[in-house]
Parts: sequence; C-alpha cells; structure tokens
Amino acid sequence: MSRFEPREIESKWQDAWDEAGVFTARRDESKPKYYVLEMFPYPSGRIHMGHVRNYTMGDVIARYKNSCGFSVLHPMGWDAFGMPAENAAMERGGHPATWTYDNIADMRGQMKPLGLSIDWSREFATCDPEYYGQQQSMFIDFMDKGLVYRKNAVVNWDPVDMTVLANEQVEDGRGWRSGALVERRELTQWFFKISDFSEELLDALDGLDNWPEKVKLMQRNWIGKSRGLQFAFDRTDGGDAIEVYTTRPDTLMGASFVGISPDHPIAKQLEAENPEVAAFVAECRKGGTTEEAIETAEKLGYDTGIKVKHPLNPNWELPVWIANFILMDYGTGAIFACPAHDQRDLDFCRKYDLPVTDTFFALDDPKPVENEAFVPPKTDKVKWVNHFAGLDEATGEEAINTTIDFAENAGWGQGVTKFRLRDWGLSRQRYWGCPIPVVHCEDCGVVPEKKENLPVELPKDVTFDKPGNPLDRHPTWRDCACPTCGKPAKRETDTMDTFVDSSWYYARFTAPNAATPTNMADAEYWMNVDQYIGGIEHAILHLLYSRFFARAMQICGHLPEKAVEPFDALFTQGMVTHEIYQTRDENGRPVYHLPEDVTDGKLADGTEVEIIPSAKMSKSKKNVVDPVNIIEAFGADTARWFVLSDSPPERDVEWTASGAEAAYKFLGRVWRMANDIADLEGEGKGDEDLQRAMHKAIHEVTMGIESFGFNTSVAKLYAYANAIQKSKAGAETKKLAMKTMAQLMAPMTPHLAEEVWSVLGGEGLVATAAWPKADEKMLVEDTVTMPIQINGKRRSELKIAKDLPKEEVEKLALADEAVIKALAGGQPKKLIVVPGRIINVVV
RNA sequence: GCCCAAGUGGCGGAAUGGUAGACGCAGGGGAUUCAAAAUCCCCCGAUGGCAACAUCGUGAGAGUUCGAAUCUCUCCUUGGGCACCA
Repeated sequence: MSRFEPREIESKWQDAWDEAGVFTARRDESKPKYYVLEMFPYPSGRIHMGHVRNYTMGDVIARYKNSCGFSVLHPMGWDAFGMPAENAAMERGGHPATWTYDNIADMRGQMKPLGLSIDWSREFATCDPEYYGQQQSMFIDFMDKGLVYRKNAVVNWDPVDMTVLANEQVEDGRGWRSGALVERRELTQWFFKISDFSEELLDALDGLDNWPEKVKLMQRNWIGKSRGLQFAFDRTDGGDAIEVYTTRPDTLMGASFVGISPDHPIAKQLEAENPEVAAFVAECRKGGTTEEAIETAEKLGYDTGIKVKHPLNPNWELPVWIANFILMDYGTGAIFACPAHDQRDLDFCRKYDLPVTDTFFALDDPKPVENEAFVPPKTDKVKWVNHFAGLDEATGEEAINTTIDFAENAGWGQGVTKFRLRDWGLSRQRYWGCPIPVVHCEDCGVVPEKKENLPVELPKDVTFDKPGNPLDRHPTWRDCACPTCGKPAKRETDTMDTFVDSSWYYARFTAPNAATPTNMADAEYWMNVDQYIGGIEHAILHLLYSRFFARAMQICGHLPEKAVEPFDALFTQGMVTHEIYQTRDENGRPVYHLPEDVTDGKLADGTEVEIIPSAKMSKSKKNVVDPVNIIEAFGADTARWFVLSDSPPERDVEWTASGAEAAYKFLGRVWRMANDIADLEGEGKGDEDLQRAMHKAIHEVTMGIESFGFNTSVAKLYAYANAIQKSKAGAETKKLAMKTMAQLMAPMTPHLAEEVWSVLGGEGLVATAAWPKADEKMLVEDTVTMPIQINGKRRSELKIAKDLPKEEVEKLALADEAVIKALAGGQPKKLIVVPGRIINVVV
C-alpha cells in the first residue's frame, strides 16, 4: 500500500472543487440561504495561525450548512486601508497601494492551499476605488439625512513633528518617533451621529439571542444609559451659572466642591485671563487622549476662587475647582463632588484638604468615612443623615428617584437620561484611507461632492518623507470646482477612519460588483449574516459601528429593514498562542528565538533557552509558527484539524509541535483504515454495536458543530475511529461506518474526507453529499448504570432497565450492599432518585 | 482607574446542578522488528495500602444545596477592551 500523501491529495481535491464550482454562491430562491462570514483580514503580508483558526471555523460551518442543503455565501476580502501601509512607505519607500496589493496577492496565495470553501469571485479590497467610491456615495447620503456633522474634538498632538498621532503611536505620553511629550489639542473633525441611535442600539441588544452575553453586556456598558439630575449652581459673583449632571443627586448634602473640566467654557475664559490658570490647564492637557491615560493620570486640581451657592441652602458656599479627571465629553463637563461616597473625589479632597461629609451609613455600622469611600451597591438599604427629601432608611435607587422628584417639584432641577456613547469621530489626518467627499468653497461653505464625480480618488504621486498628511501638501490634488457654484474650491483632506470601511463590507459581499453600494434583491436574499465569526477584541467598536451603519444604510435605502441588525449570530474565537523562547545578550536584554530554531529547549549551538509561558503569537516575541511551513510539512488538513482540536473555540489555543504531529498521525491512521476497509470482504460479528456507535457519532459530532464545540466533535471522532478499528463487524457495515466517518470529518479535513469517500466508492464529492442523519432509535440504550451516592459521595452503582419505575429503583437502591452497610439497620433521612441520572441516600 | 472574560492531572481539555478528569499529548510497560522508524495493545490525578479500598482533590476563602468545576459573594492571577492599532 502507498502512503498518506497530503500534498498530492490536497491539490487534487482543490482542483476537483474548482472544476465543479461547488463554492460559488448562487441566489437560488428555491433553497434556504446561509451566510457565514469571518471578520476579514488586514493584509499584513503573511497569514498567521490566528487566521487559519478563524477561517477554518467558518469553513466548518459553511461546509456543514452546504451539506445540509443551504445555498451558502462564504466570501473573503481585505480590510486594506490603515496605518501600516503608510509606515511601510515611510520606512522602506514605495507606495502604500503597491505594498497593500502585493500583500494581498501573497496572502491569497497562502490562504488558497487551506482548501477553504470560499467564493473567491466576490473578493474585494476596501482600498479598491470601486469600493470606497460607493462608501463616499453613502457618506453623501448620510449627509443628506443629517447623520454627519462637524465639531471640535481633541486629538493627540505631537508638538515636534507637528502632526496628529494615533493612540498606538503614543508611548508613555510621548510621540513614538519624535519622543516629544504629547499634548491634547482641538481640531475640527467629521462625526457620525451614532448618539441619535443610543437608545435603539441599546434596546435592540435584547433581540440578539445568538450573540454572546458578554459582548452584549460590554456594549450595554459602553452605551452607558444613566438617569440623573441636571441642575445649576448659581455663582456668588453673578457670572453664568454652572450646569452639572449627577447620577447621585441623593448625596447632594455631602457636596464638597464643584469641579469643572479643563475644557469647560469657564476654564477657557480663565485660561485667557489668568496666566496661572493657563499654566495649570496646559499641564492638564499633557498626555494622550485615551480614557485610560486620563483616568490613571495623577489627579490635579486648581481652585479658581469662584464660589457657588448650594441649591438647598443659599448660605452654603462651595468652591469651584478645575480638575483634570473631568471629561468635557460626558454630561455637562461639570460635577459636584461627594467625597464620602466616591473614591476618586475622596482622594482629591484628602489631597487638597477639602471637607468630607457623610450622607448615609450602613444600617449596622454608622462609621464616618476616613480614607475609603463608602460605596454600597445601589440596591442596598442604607441609613440616611438628615436627608433633605425626608428619607430615613432606603436604597440608593429609591433615594435617587425620590431626590429627582423632589428637585423637579421644587423647580431647581430636572431628571434627565444621558448616554455615555459619544458620536463617532471619523476624520483622520492621513493619506491611506477613503477621502471624505466634500469640498470647501469660500462662498458655499462645506458642500458634498457631486455623485457623478465619485470616486474622489487618492492621488498616486505622494511622498512620505515628511511627517503629516501628504494630501495636505499635494500641489494640485486639493484644487477642484465647487459642486454648487462651480467656482474654484478646495477638497477636504481628511480621510475616513478604517472602521467605516469595515462597517458595511458584509453588505457589499451580497453584490460586490453593483453600481450602487448594494443591490436590494441580493441584499434581500442574502442578508443577514447568519453566522459572524471574529475576535473578542472587536466586541465593542467594530460591532457597534456596524450596527449603526446598517441602520443608517437602511434609512438611505441601501439595506432592507430586516438588516438593521446585520449579524444574526456572533461567535468570538480565542487566539493562537505559543511559548516564548528567550536568551539574553551581553547587556542582559532579552533575545527571542523562533520555535523552529529550538529543539528540546536548546538552540542549534546547545545554548539553553528560557521558556516563557504561552502568549499571543507576535512577531516581536518571535513566538510564531508560519502556517505555510506547517502546510508544507503536514498538509492543510493537519493544520485545520489541530486548530480545531485541542481547545474550545472561544478560548485561546496553544500551538505545540507535538500536537501538530499527533493530528498528522491521526489523519494518517484514518487514511490507512479507509484503505484497509476498502479491501475487506464478508460477514463479521457485532454489526449492531458498530451501527449504534455510528449513529451516536453522527448525533454527537453534529451537536458539536451546531453548538460551536468543534473540539468536542473532534474528540467524538477520535472515539468513533477507535470504535471502528476495534469492531469485528462485516465488510458492508464497516464500509458504511467509514464513509460516514468521511462525511463527519469533511467540514474539518475536507481533502482527506474526499479521499476516504472516493476510496470507499462514495458517489460524487463528499463536499456535496447530504449530511448524515442519526436514527433516534439507535441512540437509546436499554439499560443504564446509575451511580448511588451516600451523603453526596459516590459509593456504589446499579445496572437497571432504563424505564424502571422510581419505586423499584428505590427498592433496589436500599437493597444495595453499600447502602445497607451505611444505614446500619436505620432508615435513610432522605432518598433522592433522579431518573436516569443518580440516586442519593442521605443517612 | 473603569468595563468584560477565563482559571480543572505533568500538558491541552471533557463534564453547565447529578459517577470530576471523556478524547488527545507527554510519560511508563509490552507486542512486532536483526535493529530502528512506523504501527498495534495495556497502564497513567495526589497520598496511604500487597490488595480490596480509604482520604484528599477543579486559583484562594466563605455561602446556597440531599448533591457545586458548574449558582452567590469576597479576594488573587492571566487575557481582552477603553472611542486614532486593526
């Protein structure tokens, strides 16, 4: 017999699939459709094991659904705009477009050998003018519907390079290239009005039954609906009152000071008048724009000298401080601080020696707050100190509602609902993105470009030798005619956030060549995405933006109403990790080594390496395994089988060389079994047992695929292979068992499955064969083994008929030797019989 | 700092309120072989015991339950996100 040769098998069957065109998605109204989509990749140039895992999972679903009779759409494309292309141009010269399209060609070449059931005829890249032109057209539609506007927003500003930095380009508060201390600076930017949809995006989460709870919870918290009280503090100097918003109005009697953001209008006014304030505010603006940077920065305050009157007692004056931790973007940019019940306020008050007043205590512990704020859950009852609305014992929730009613009745405050969700700032001061299709005209202002002039294409003649946006300094690109009055005007040079590109690609796949963003008939048929698969790192931004975009597209007539929630089911898969191998150079700095250079913990020259526990594969740590090498050594099926086998899909999987070898060995074993069984003839023994094992395997493997438990499907297939191998059944039964094995393995190891199928005389391609059905009758066991527990510990067991009445089971249990011994002649305190599961005797 | 997860043998994991450790890896023993590779069979949580068996055991601590890896609370560790990485 010849050997298992994955390379020959795999290219042979890939050709066969191509020839039969089995993966071309067809709009077939006579069939139910199934749209499976994995988050499309950024074209970095190399595929990595994370891609292999992600796309293999999607492929299992796509192939399985295809076998179940669905018309399947399983497309692939490229999230092709973004910073790395510009960085490459800066570092190595060349053009971002060349770099990107070369990378796409390389990655496509690396992906094809995986044998994924992708309809490659629908492929596109978001940097194709055909794609981003449609995106520009939608941007203009969104403008028409009032979903787009401009306002000022803060960016990371590098004062040396005179350029805007992405958050990732800020390291420890400094620009990554210049090393200069980064400042927060305001710039006029384009925004999508996602906040118009806050309530809707929040409420609709309840309908997403097939999304992970954790993702919905993260989005709920991100949208952050809160109810609170808005009211004004009157100033003693007669200046403009200070509006504050608070979610804890019930703690108003514990107010210590009023705090305003460094970007608050009052702070800005003082900044202009008072050099000391200007210096303080400048200090506050140091550092990056991320919430993390702001929250973890040292808390700084400045007493403005302004005083305000407490709304409940005009004789009670509170000082107004500027504080660096107050965000202008949230609420009104001003707060009152209640240090007794907020740790951050308390730390601030202790630092600047401001008063701390308790407003409530725990029911059983009236201890004043010292350096730890008392913050019980809002659902806990607490005891109030002279509450102004007359409360004595009440929960925080009750107190908040009572206080809002009290303030509204008294006329000094208003209950309001606010959301944490901010509008989506889409402006980027960068070249390699979709140009925002608007024109600045001296007479007409900011106006959209005419649709017939789309796409507004990126100019090709640009250089990256200087920091900043090449579009800004291009000699002619900005010049254009005003679409309204025809006079000379200037193009907008901001490009779009790459999240815009990925917010509608799923819709474009339904009609990738349409002359409009989508084609309604195609969108009607293919939408929604039935199964979306991607990393948990996209739980909030990408998924929330896509949900917004689907709504905006629906409003503009680009998607049917049913598609406002574009992803029916979501699955978030884990990462592929690997151990890190490290030595140290003469200065003690770590030096990393590729896994392929390490054998038994040693380098080729015998140096021992330090082994650091597994982490996400990354080039900088060199703990990467190139799928191309694995496919070359073992074949695509082995890579696919391995990434599915060891870990549950939602968790990280650790790549190990021994695991990959084990996968390869198993596939070889299946191949040999198939060839052995193909030659088998005649009768045998135990046919029914093997048939039962077969139906059990069909049932269990199917359940595993349906529930995204691919690792358990794999385990069941191992067990089934063992059962076939041990069985002495006749040739016919064994051949059927083995053909079923091929079908069950086909979604995971499609090439081997085709080979096994054909060796055993299967008809046509296993890829198009109907999925096997388990016979319910074959799954039922007549007798069951029931464990007997005594006081919750397993002590004995009982083999009984499955449908034996409860009373009979009790009798048999009480007659068990171990039970008799434990009872020592007495009566059991309690006897629990869970039919078919367990017996527990309490003595 | 805030939000969300995860933690089970030497290792990856199974079991989602009912026999903890399925299946696989590593390890040990055996068969086959002149020998090796490949392959096949058996054993394999810890402690004690010749054994039957007993005790302990799912990050730590408490709680609910006849019964907890699974539910609740507190803590620890690791990972993801924090609006310009994609």
